[in-house]
Amino acid sequence: MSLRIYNTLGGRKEEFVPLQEGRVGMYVCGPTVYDTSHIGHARSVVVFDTVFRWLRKLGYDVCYVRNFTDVDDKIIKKAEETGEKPEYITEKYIDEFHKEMDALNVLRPTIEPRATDHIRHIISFIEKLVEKGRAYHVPGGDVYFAIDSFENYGMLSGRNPDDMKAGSRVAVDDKKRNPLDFTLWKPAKPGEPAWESPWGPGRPGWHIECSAMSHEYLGDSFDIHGGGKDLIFPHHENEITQSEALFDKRFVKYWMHNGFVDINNEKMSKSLGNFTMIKDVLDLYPAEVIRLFLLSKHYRSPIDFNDEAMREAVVGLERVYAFLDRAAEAGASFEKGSGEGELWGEFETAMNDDFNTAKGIAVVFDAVKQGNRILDEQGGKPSGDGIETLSELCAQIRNMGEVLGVFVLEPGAYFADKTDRAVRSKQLDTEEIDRLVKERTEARKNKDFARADAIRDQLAEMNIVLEDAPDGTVWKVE
RNA sequence: GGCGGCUUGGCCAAGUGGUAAGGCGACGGCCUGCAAAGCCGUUAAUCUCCGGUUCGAGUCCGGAAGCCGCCUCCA
Repeated sequence: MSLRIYNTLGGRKEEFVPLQEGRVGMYVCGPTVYDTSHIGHARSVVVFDTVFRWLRKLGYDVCYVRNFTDVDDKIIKKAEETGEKPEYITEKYIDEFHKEMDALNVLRPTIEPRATDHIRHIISFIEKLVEKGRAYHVPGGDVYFAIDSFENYGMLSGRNPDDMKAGSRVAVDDKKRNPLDFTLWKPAKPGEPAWESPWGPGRPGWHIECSAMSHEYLGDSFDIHGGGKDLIFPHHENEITQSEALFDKRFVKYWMHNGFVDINNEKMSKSLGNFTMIKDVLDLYPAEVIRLFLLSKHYRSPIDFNDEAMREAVVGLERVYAFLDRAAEAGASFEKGSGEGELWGEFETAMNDDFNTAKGIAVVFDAVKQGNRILDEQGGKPSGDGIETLSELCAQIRNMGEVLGVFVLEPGAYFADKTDRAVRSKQLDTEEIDRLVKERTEARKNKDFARADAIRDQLAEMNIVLEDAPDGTVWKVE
């Protein structure tokens, strides 16, 4: 079964046929680097990382471009507020973004271009638009794109320019021929970052960088363009307009847009003060929990970030690791399996249906259940056939995990990391805990259960939970 | 005002026209000195409502209600 993708342009699922056989060009809008990234950025990045991983799994040679917008009014404003240079600010947040995305097990794109490294290309793009009569320079002011020169303006967002004027939420600007004309080049005020151009010193508008950079790396036409739903209008609409106006060719074949992350059923907004930053979430939860959460719902739907949903992600991830651990104890190994059994087939079907990760995750749980059943039936000591089946299940889980970017740790390492994290955040005295556990073990040996239970209660007050395994007692932090 | 989306068991969440995946929870069991953890099993859905098309609709069409998003920077 072949891959089908929901295309925002047209509003339905379509079979994926790349422009060039075996190769995929994909461009995703990256962050404007003026502030710390929030969980919504993480969703977009993780979703398209998963798309990237799946396309590669299907055997495509993928050129994945994700930009950094490093010239922008918000950056300039931040520079004025902090007294720091814009370049310092952008470097700082690019660095932070990389650290957080690496932590989330996100693969680096093939190319990560920055707008400021492509000013020459942007200027030449604008010059050609002016030459073609698609853009105009207002003396002493901006260069605007003339949307009336482009017949299909509104094709992506389904908007009619006339209706929008009636809506009157568009800024009035006498210099514009049409209120919806958008800025390609903006003159710099003294002290602002500026580059020389035919229209005087200035900087590019927001939309043009993506048209110019995608053209530089992916050509006149490419396969997939992605971003958050909010970018459909005006950003992506304007990108299409500029690029198609210049090249007279279809700009992008498949447009993909991810839904938003809500916080406790409310939109993230400055006024509500509920911006949830990736670094804060990473302090609270392991990276794989965050990924599993972000992929637990279809990428186009809104997803709600809340304690209960995160708790479920924790429980789910640990269920998988607990099984992998149990299977390994019994002698199974994912290296002995092909990873391509029946369940993998179901997973493929799910992923091929517009990257249905929610369904894909359900397949993982099916594999876990099947494996646990074998272990139970065979008393934890499976036969040769049993081990073979278990190894095959583990290999398939591993395979699915490689696509989702989860279950890639050694189970022991996962649980050890969890304990470390808790010990650090609660500043526990591990020596004291170990001493009490040892004392309790002695008491149990002597059948002094009253004493043993007293110690357990004492530890419970410190949020330490004991688990008596056949080969000794382990403690965990609640 | 314009455009778009959503409404599936207590909760979260898949669902290609043929009579509803998965997870959480709850309950029961295995294990345990008792627990915890883990595992297994059981559980539960007039698929928001009203019409229509169809042999057959959660799935298609029309309408209603509620919720949400975009149209201004925004993943």
